[in-house]
Amino acid sequence: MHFPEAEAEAEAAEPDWLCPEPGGPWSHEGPGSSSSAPFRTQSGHGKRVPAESRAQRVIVHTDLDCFYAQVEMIHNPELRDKPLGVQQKYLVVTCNYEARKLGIKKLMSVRDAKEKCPQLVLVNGEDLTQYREMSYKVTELLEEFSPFVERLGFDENFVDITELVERRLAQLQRDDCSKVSVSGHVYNNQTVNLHDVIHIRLVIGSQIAAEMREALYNRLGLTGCAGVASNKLLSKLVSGTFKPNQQTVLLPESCRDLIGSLDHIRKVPGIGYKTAKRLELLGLSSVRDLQTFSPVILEKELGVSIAQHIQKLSYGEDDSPVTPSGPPQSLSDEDSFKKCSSEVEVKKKIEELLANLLDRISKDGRKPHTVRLTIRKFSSTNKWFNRESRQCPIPSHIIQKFGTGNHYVLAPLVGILMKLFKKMIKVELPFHLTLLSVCFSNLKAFPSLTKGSIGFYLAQSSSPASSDKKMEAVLQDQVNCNF
DNA sequence: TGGGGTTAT
DNA sequence: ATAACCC
Repeated sequence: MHFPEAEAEAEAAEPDWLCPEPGGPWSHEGPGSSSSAPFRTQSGHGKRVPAESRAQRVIVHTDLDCFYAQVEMIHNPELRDKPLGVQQKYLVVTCNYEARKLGIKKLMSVRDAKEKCPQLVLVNGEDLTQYREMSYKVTELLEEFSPFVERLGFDENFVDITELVERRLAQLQRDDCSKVSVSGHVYNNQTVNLHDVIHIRLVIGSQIAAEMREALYNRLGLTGCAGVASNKLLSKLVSGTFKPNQQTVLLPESCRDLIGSLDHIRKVPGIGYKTAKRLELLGLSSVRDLQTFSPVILEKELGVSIAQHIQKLSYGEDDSPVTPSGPPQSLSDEDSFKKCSSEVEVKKKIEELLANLLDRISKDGRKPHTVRLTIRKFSSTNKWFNRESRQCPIPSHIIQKFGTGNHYVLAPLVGILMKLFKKMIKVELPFHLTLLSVCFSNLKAFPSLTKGSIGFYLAQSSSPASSDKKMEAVLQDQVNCNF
């Protein structure tokens, strides 16, 4: 069977022939979703690009080496040559390569790690502030290469460099393609054909990836891997093939081998724990199993949308655009613990979480319009699934006080959160929590009052201090919250 | 099994 | 609000 990548996509009657643009399947920008992220609302409509340049995208996936450990080592160079683990509660969530040589794995318990390696140095990584800051520096650096940068967690990014590649290709002119050479590994050691335009594009992509890694090292002191391929799925898979601090490019002829090298469907990004289990019940375990399984039965079992999606993934097909992440959609702060079982304890924890969040949101510059409280109840079985949450709009009179100093908003928000808490927990009955989390979402830029801006007219229509209108808004918020 | 994030339903 | 996914 013929492997359906470039040609099949070129004929697809999908709206993918709009440039990678907000509004794709991963961005989910509802009309009322009101994200104020400049990236997402910037340009109104996708511009049409010629079918040829759209058919073959060039995507880079970057993946920093043991990110938290690297950040810690930058902060304290003494740790460089020692085995280092980053600890959250009783887990070693990541570790440097010195530690890996000695058998330490990610997400190993502190007990096992110490047992395996008594000299292991541990630093506490429960406060993510420094990691988050470095993470955004990385994303911003990559945005200098292309505006299409999508974050995946704190340490990975996808970059769509199709247009950059096209520009360099045009500069190169048709005469001398023989001067270009690949940077880093070629997956499968496949031979590059310099007369193949698709190869040339990916080779230029590999050079850009090398420049990205150079810049990350020179300017931020960070090392990491990169993968270059024609879509996000493949770039991510190929970036992991040579592991610390190396890069790999995938040429289309080796696509089957790459996807076939996965030893289980669970290794396909996008097939998670749950669907892997359901697929196993259908007798599917290898990627090949999924490729050849009846689409009709799969659709009945998982629903049309998931079935079609994961079956495409099994062929290495992924037409999802690189959606610029922009600023975060939500800010949250959480803490887990052995036991929290009284209302006063809960209130204290909430105050702590909130104080941190308020600091963060004031630096962010935007204002949250909704707040959520999440809890995890103790349960011996099913430890990581039993989370519940309640959310409500933040009353507008509180939103307005957001720039003005945290203590004006802290007390009323604690009040709101305690009410949300009481919706989930009968405080007169015994309870046992193991996690609390507070999340701000629905983040909106506060209107700037430059004449002619949206914010100016927004302010014009709402500021004639009609306190009636404000009261209406407040009352509506409270109705929404079921106070 | 942490402390975050995202999108789909 | 939950459920799935990602790190």
